[in-house]
Amino acid sequence: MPPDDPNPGKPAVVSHGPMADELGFHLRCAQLAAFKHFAHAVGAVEGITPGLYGMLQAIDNNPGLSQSALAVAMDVDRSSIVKVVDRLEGKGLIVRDASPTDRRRYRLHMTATGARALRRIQDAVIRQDRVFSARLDDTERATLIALLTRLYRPDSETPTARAGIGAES
Amino acid sequence: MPPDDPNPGKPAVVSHGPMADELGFHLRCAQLAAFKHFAHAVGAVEGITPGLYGMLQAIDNNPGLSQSALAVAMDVDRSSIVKVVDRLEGKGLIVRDASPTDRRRYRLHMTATGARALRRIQDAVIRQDRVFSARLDDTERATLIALLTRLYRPDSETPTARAGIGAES
DNA sequence: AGAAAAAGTTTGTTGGAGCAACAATTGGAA
DNA sequence: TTCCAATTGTTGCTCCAACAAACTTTTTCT
Repeated sequence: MPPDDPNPGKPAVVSHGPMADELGFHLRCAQLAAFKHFAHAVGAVEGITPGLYGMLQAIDNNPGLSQSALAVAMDVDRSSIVKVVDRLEGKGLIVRDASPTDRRRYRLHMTATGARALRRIQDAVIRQDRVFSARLDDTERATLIALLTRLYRPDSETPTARAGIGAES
Repeated sequence: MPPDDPNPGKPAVVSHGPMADELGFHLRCAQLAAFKHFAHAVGAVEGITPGLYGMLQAIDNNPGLSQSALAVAMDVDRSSIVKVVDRLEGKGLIVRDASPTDRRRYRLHMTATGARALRRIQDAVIRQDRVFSARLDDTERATLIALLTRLYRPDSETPTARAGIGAES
């Protein structure tokens, strides 16, 4: 116990003051908790991160995607994609398929084992997601998703479809 | 335009498939957007990150905090705190005050300029936070904060007070 | 044909976050 | 008291993610 603690009975913990009214603060805390939960429940088993999982989903739902398009979709630099694709390809989850019409381009595809792994991981993620949000009933959960979506997606056309990255190319 | 694109008219963008129903995904997207918004609106001006801002608030709201307590509160390693405190002290925002009763410990305090800077930054953050959540009315905003809070804080005693880090020391 | 742009890659840098080890100091147990 | 364990701050190291710049090859535009 700290000798300088003026109130030994109180929690002696950081009060976050005016940040309690800032949405960004709670967003940060919740996302941090979600990340930890993910890492513990899925990452420890499958050796994957939310980012990698998102990339796998992007490739699976958009076969033949180019690395640049994936970079735009994931909102990271092209050069950052290389290592990721290397890793996923090294694990045998995806393949770099040479485009027959554009010899610069690779078409990213899932392998059979990759598709199987993704299905397995996805089940784990969905299960983990439900555990993480267990304190919310279905209505609250849907409300939360809707509100979050309106935060980061200016146009809320289809509630459950594409995301807010435009790579019409 | 990619020669392999089967539908040149459509957005040709990543559909995120089943992730649309995962709360963690939307949490991640929203937090990423909030971080970027923060960096653009506040970080570019004050040269600060949400994490640094949180530390400043923690020190300001808990004067005399030790570095270890700050580390626990911020949920990072003690060694990571050193560089941060170095930076904040180098900027003249805080000071390492030697504890008179425990010669190992430093008591972190805001300087006058630090307190002034924090007030200025806080105003910018609050303004930025309102802009970021402009698509939500007050009720929706409060609902969102309440739902987020229940995600990462198991015990929801006071709705607007301390946060979920326990450092009873 | 020649310039401009795009796709993928390499290299280097930055920054954050963690772990292990350390000196100084404090607290408790024998 | 003496000695051992725990705590505090610190340094050094590693790892990893992300960006920027430069470069090669290829395609597209003029």
